[in-house]
Amino acid sequence: MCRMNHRRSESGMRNPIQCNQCSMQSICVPAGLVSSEIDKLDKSSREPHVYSKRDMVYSPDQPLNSLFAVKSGSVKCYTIDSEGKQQITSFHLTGDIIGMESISNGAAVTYCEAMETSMLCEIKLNRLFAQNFTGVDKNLLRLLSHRIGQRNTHYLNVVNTTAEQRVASFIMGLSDHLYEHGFSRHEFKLPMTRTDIANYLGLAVETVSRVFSSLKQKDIIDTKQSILFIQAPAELKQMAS
Amino acid sequence: MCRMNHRRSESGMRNPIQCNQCSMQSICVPAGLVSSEIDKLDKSSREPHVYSKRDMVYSPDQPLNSLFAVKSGSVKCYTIDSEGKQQITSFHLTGDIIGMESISNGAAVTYCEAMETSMLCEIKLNRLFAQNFTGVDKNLLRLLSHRIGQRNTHYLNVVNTTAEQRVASFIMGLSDHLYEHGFSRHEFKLPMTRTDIANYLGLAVETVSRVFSSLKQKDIIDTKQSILFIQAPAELKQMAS
DNA sequence: TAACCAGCTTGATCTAGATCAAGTTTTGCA
DNA sequence: TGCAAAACTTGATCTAGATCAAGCTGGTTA
Repeated sequence: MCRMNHRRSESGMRNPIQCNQCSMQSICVPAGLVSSEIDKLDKSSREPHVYSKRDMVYSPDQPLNSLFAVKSGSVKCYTIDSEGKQQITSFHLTGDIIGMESISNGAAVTYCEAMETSMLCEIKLNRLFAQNFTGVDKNLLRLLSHRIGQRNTHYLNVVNTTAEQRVASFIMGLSDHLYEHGFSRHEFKLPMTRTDIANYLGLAVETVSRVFSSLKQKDIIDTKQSILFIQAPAELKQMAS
Repeated sequence: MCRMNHRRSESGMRNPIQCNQCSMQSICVPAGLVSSEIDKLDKSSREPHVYSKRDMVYSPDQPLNSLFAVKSGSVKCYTIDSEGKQQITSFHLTGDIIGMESISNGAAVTYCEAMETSMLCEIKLNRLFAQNFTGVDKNLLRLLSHRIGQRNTHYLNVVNTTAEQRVASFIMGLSDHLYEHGFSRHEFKLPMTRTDIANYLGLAVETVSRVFSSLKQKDIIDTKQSILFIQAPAELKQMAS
């Protein structure tokens, strides 16, 4: 059966857990803090906020001096151009830290919207800076550096690649991320629509749909509603390269 | 006449200047340091190294715990995929800080190659961390955050845009950057080949060449050897949007 | 239990830009 | 200063994926 439920996130949903029991401790900003320091984080940093599908976490130009940790669920970040056209810049699932690009000017630069019921922890930056926590800055720096690398990787996946490569690489990326956070590698829910995937990858919806159909016909993947099954991971990885 | 020569870079070429007289002081990592702290930076951090055209600044997997400040000249960063195909991820001109994506794992992730004779200052990270300079970390954080935003902007310029938009936006980007660093906004040398521009923008060389020709015919730009003249900045900006 | 609607799929056609081909210009070097 | 290689341009043709069109599916509300 489907093993996609994450034990700690589930328990968190019913009874919010503290940072020192959080499954994201190793990757979240307070990593490197000792237990006593974690207790000093204020309430708003410790307790996750619940967002319903289509709720906005933040919008462009809104003053923002926080990061957000996605404890469960998923969000999409996007811009809207002068003609009103949406362009998705990133998707974020459980375990992601978001809002890093707004540190430089203290204001959000994209919209960030929940794609399903999600829990996010707000991490207030001034609080972290003020307390001069040992190890925080360096950890934060590594986090931002890693994000730059991720942005480059996504760019490489979209420039000079075929539609099939983009979709294969997108699925592999999700699979890897979910596996790293304790979920099943080969069976998971796609929280975003085909339209969103297409937009994110710079393709038309119809093209994404055709690639999915083609991958299904080759028995590389299968879908049932929004659940995706990876049946031939090796072949998919090969396509993604 | 062409005003593309940068006063301080030129003087630096003949007689390397110290950080406290450097034109990049306001944006470089040591910004926020007082004069006495700057003096503590070791020699290798203060004196620029000269690279000739095609010299490699760093290569993938090479241990790297430094950033580099481009004091003059220009470099390109690229990856090489399994089939040996090069993909340029970024160009960097005078005033740029490079190597931020390697902080997260202490090793370079791309090739970085000088496109012309260039001067780069190495900024050793452990030195900065060890001395616990006030303000450095926060400044560095802002720098990385800004770079994430730049990567997003470049992505937005390449996904779902026409060849003409990409090229116009690319030229405007160069123009803005150069202007911010004291060069002419409407007349400058293109340090990269058409092939490199095409690769960076996800286009074929022929397409880039055709767009340049078309822009020239419309009297929006002109070129003479590798010098580019922007004749109708407003129209170019309009195209880029 | 229908019927609505967003999301998805499949087919037919069209087009921006890739690829192929053949010059021309510029650059670097002996 | 002259010649070879690299860079650039222009034209002809081809194609991956966009666009247009129409039908399908499943989840939600009354």
